[in-house]
Amino acid sequence: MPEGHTIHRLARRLGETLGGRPVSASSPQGRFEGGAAAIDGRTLLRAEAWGKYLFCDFGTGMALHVHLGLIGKFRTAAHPPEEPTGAIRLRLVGEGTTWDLSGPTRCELVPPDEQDRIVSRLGPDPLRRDADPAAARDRLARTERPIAATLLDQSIIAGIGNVYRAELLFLCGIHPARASSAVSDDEFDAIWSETVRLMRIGERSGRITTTDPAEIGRPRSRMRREDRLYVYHRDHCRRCGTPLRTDRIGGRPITHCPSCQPAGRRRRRALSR
DNA sequence: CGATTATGATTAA
DNA sequence: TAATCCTAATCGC
Repeated sequence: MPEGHTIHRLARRLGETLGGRPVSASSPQGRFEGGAAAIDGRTLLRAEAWGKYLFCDFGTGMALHVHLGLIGKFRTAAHPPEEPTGAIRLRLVGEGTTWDLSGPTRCELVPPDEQDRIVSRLGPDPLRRDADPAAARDRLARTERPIAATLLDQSIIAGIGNVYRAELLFLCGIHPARASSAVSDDEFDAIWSETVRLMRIGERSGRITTTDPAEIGRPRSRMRREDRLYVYHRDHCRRCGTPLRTDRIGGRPITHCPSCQPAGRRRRRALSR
């Protein structure tokens, strides 16, 4: 689940369900007992996402920092709470909602300067209102690394993950191995605006949907799972039927359509007389 | 029931 | 690039 939209949605829902009233915190699994004790009985003042990083302010001077990594989950559980079945690192119990955190790659209390340090290493976050893509555009222009690798680099753009990068490059018709410097400004602007549009849809719905409802023939809310994506985990192109190809770029697999995303610069439109 | 897989990122080599 | 961490659902036998 966890690309940037998941973390922003989580921050919003934590605030909605826990904010304003004291929260009970515990670590049923036992690996965050000290941290949970420091939060226990405090009130959540603010939950905020920066890319895939979550920070919760309980007014203790130390922020709760959570990073879900690949397999982490932070989800609501039965309320009133029941004995956990699995490994729950942190349980937060509010008046009407219980949240269970499992499998995070980070769950820790950090001082303000450490939070600043983490945030300062991130590029603009397409889900933040104040995000300025100019710095990301400039950095792309100065590197020969494949565009598929730079899109996963959180210090360039914060929040894109392996599903969105594959879908974005498909939608923009860009081959994943193209040098970042060979992505035109217009193409970058298209990538950025599509990222904002799609991640907002993901934040609201809680799942990644990149396909066009008109193309699928039913509203986004009623699409079947297999109709929600263009290329990720698929083997034939939804648009042209060409067999998709999967390569390893930036250390992770990415799938593209050789026909809709030709290598090299985008083909010029054929000249007509 | 063991193996595999997963929308991530850091550290070591 | 590879190894490592974290957990649970799913798949094959």
